[in-house]
Amino acid sequence: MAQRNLLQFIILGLLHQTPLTGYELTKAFDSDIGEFWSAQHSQIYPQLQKLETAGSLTHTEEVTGEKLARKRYAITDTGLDTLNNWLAAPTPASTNGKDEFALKLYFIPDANDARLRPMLEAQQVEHTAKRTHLEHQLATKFPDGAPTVGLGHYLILQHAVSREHEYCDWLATALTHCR
Amino acid sequence: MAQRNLLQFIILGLLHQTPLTGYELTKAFDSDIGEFWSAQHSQIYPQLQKLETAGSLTHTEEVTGEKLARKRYAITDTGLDTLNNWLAAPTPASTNGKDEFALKLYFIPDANDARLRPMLEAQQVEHTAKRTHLEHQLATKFPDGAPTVGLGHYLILQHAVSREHEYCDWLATALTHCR
DNA sequence: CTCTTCATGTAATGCGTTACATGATTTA
DNA sequence: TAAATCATGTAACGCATTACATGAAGAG
Repeated sequence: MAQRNLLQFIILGLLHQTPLTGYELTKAFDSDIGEFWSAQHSQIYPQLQKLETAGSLTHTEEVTGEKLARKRYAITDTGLDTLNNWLAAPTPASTNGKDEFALKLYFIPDANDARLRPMLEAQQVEHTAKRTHLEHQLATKFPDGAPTVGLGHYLILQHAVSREHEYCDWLATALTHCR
Repeated sequence: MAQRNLLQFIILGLLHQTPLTGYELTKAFDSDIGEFWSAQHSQIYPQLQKLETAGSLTHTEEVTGEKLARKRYAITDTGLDTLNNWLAAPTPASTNGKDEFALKLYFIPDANDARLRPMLEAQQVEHTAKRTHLEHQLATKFPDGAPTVGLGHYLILQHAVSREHEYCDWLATALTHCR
């Protein structure tokens, strides 16, 4: 299978909600969807140009103050087709799940190795912090539980929470196996 | 932070257990650690050469039959140092967690969208199958529960199982929110 | 007036996948 | 004798990160 270039679909998906500038798109990867994808501006700006060349986007110039111009991109009908085709296509099982810490554990074969416990405890601190942070986000963004519009946002956050929950539980189990 | 090249450490870790050929290393990524990392032979063979040039590995030639020669690689003291330094270093929080399906859900904002249910059900089939497969692996490879030697192998499998468990639960929750 | 944020690009480099390429050995 | 597996490499290409580069606008 060829490389997928999923970034283009994410950009189209975000622009389908509302037109955005490259700068705003970049920020989007630091908030909501940052839990399940990341991208830098150096990747986003060229991709925007490619999508516009392909006819999936158009942009309008906005001037702030005296000189500063920014480009606000909007999705076209062609772009919407591309987006919908991706959404309708079967999702291949992710080949990913790369986890550096899990690997490290694998390479310390002896349960009595003195390095194990401090490693696990350090991870526990990090993942517990991340988990509480995500739980707080979920509670403040969705105080009334699952919404009808914006369900995906809710589900993605809930998924992130329970992913961290699982990781913490796993670390706790692992700790019971080493001295 | 520079690129990490984790593959080198995985190779060193595997060779620390026992000397292996490039072919055998490649297969290792399809079994145990395949749950948390993947690599093709086109990446492994060059990396073996680099590691040998760096003095982390040595190889001996073995001849099978008449002509077929294979290279069996073993870790050196230098290589062992590299491995231990990696194991001792703090593990940076994974920036990953790329999940195409979670993204798709995010981009279907309406909980009543007719596409939601079949998408979720398709994923449920896949992840349930994967989960039962992993549970079976865990049960057959470790019928007596957690071992003292080879704990990492046990933990990595258990982690994979509970990861799939979480994913299935999440999908089930998501299904309760759409008609 | 300085620092932070807004705003947009390009260049260099590395990681990872797919495809290309070859040949030996074993098994059915 | 044909197919599957063993066995080792290189080449092309795309994705992603880091660094380089520039400048305007707002806040303190």
